[in-house]
Parts: sequence; C-alpha cells; structure tokens
Amino acid sequence: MLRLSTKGQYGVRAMYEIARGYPETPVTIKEISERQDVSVAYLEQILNKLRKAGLIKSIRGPGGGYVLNRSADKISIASILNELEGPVALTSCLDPEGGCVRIDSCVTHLLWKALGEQVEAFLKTITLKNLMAGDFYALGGMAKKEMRRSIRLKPQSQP
Amino acid sequence: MLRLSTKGQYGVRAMYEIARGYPETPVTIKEISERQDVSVAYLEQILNKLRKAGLIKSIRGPGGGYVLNRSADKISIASILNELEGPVALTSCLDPEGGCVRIDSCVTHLLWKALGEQVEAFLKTITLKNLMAGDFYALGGMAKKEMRRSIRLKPQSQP
DNA sequence: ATAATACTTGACAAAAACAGTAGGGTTTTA
DNA sequence: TAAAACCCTACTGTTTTTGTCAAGTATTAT
Ligand code: FES
Ligand code: FES
Repeated sequence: MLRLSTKGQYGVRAMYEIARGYPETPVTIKEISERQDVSVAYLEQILNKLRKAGLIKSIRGPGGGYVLNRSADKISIASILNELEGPVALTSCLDPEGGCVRIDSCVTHLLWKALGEQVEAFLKTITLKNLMAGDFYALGGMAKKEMRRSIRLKPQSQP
Repeated sequence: MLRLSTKGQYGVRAMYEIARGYPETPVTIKEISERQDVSVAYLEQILNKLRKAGLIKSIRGPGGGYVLNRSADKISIASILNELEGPVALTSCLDPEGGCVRIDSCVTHLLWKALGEQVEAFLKTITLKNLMAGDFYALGGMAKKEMRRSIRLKPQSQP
C-alpha cells in the first residue's frame, strides 16, 4: 500500500543529479537520463513541473542544463513530491478542495489526518543535502532515541 | 499523494462497527452498510479478506453476522490495511518479491525504506480499541512532546 | 420440511490513474 | 547558421481501482 508514483520517485532522483552539479555545472536532461535510467521525454515533463514550481531553473542552448534555484539544504523531499504528486492526503476527504459530508461523525478521519501529518513532517525534515550526504534522520517524526541514529548510504563515485 | 484505497478505508470503518458489537452481538453486513454508507456487495469482498486473514469470524444464518476474532486491543490498523492493501511499500523495489537491480547504488532506496517503516510503526501502535476510545497517540512515530497529546474524537452514540 | 436470513464466491465492467511516447516548437551559443 | 538544449501539448496503451451482478451455501425459526 501507499505506493509512490514513478514521477515522484524519478523526480527526487533527478533532483539529486542536479544537486550534484550545483552550483558550478548545469546538468542536462540527457545526463540525468543516462545516470538514472529514465527516458528523456519523461524527464522533460517532470523537470518542467519542478522548474515552474521554482525549485530549479533552466539554462538553454549549448552548455545549458538545469541548476538548483536555491541551495540543496533548502530543498526538502516534501517540496519535490508536493509538486509532482500533490499534497499528502490519505483520503479524498483530506484533499485541500474535497469536502466530505461525514467528516464530523467519521471515526477514522483524524486518524488519517494524523498519519498524513506525520509523513509530511518526516519528508520536510529531509533535504537534498541530507540525501547527498547520505545521512538523514527524521527530526519531525522519530522518537528521540531514533533521532540519533543516522543511516549511511553507499558513497557514489563522481563521474 | 499517498492515497489510501477505498478498500482500506472502508475496511477500517467496517472493523470499527464490528468491534462495537464485540463480544455480545454479531454485526451484519447490512448494518455496516447502512451505518458506514458502503454497498453490501463491496463490503462482502472486504470482509471476506479480513475473515480469511483471521481478523474476524462469521456466523451464518439468521441472527448471524461478523464478530472480532480477538479483542479490539489486539487488532491494529496496520493488520487491517495489510490484508486489504498489502504491506507498505513506497516503491516496487521495496515489494517483498520485487527485486531491483539498482538497489545497491540507488540514492533514494533507504529513504523510502525509512519512511515506510515509520508509517508501519505508526499504524501498528494504533488498535481498534484506540480508535473506539477516541484517543490515539503514536508511540512508534512521534516525538516525545507529541506523544503526550492525544486526539479526541467526537463520541458516537450507540444506536 | 421449508422459508427466511445471512454469509460465500467468482466473473465481469466502467472509470480513473499511471507511465510513457511522439512530435512539434523555441532559445542560445559556437 | 547549425547544433545543442530546453519547451510544450496531445495522445495512447496499460494497470489499478471501484465497484456490480448472479448464483451459490449454511443456519435457524416455525
Ligand atoms: S468518510 Fe469523509 S471524513 Fe471519513
Ligand atoms: S530504483 Fe530500485 S532501489 Fe532505487
């Protein structure tokens, strides 16, 4: 349950590649495509959304590509997924627009709300910088004991 | 993003109704249908799965209905959703069966894994009893400050 | 017995969401 | 002015979701 769409997954991985070039080198779609194994056409759609959202900016023409619009520690995973998949809303009743008539008598509404908020809090604490550094811990969501435990990712060689 | 399917949502609400009858009164599909506004035929599918999973048992014939198979404080929301939507797996790479070739070099894999585990931990701590009592707090997932804050649901009158 | 109640099962179908392609642009630089 | 690179919209095939339908089987009350 709770599958993330490929747009969201690819989006985060694409942002990671762009972050690696920051602030020196614009990263082209082609490069991202090759490194992350996602088609150029599909990436175009994804990066378009992220650009319009102000997370990245594009530089056209030869030597161009994509660059982060602000530093990697100011871009959370939540902000990326929000653009590509919309806000966390475990039920349609929780959609920003979608009202529900049963909402006041519903026994589960606050449960889904609480869970959604927790997920959001988790994703907000993790930035591209955390992702690149390889250690991320959930300030918003984990118990104190867990907070001190960081998870180390395999370092990836720069090509 | 991260929408729960209606099967999962209805399933929890149905279990709540069955829990209300426990241990005295078997609850019929028709009653659940009326109280939770879900079609009888659809509920049949849902309750069938939950029965096969051993969460509830059925009593056939007049006066019959569904009954919890163990007490409400021993049935977590996680166990219900697990039957109806499968295990939490934010990506196909995290599916119990689905292997991924990129898994060792993937920069996001551990991120999705961590988030999934957190969601699972949250749902495991909340039982039908918590849901009925109206106060649930996330032992597994929340910071200490949050843990003390319980969320009170509107009491629902027994018909 | 038998009628009424209630669960059981499998097939099926409409609708929505997803995943991705295709093909035509425009802008910038060398 | 050609090549590199981004920009934009439409479209399509597939899968998942969200149910319905129809024909059972088991149990109880009378
Ligand atoms: S059914 Fe809409 S809030 Fe629960
Ligand atoms: S793509 Fe499969 S683990 Fe990341």
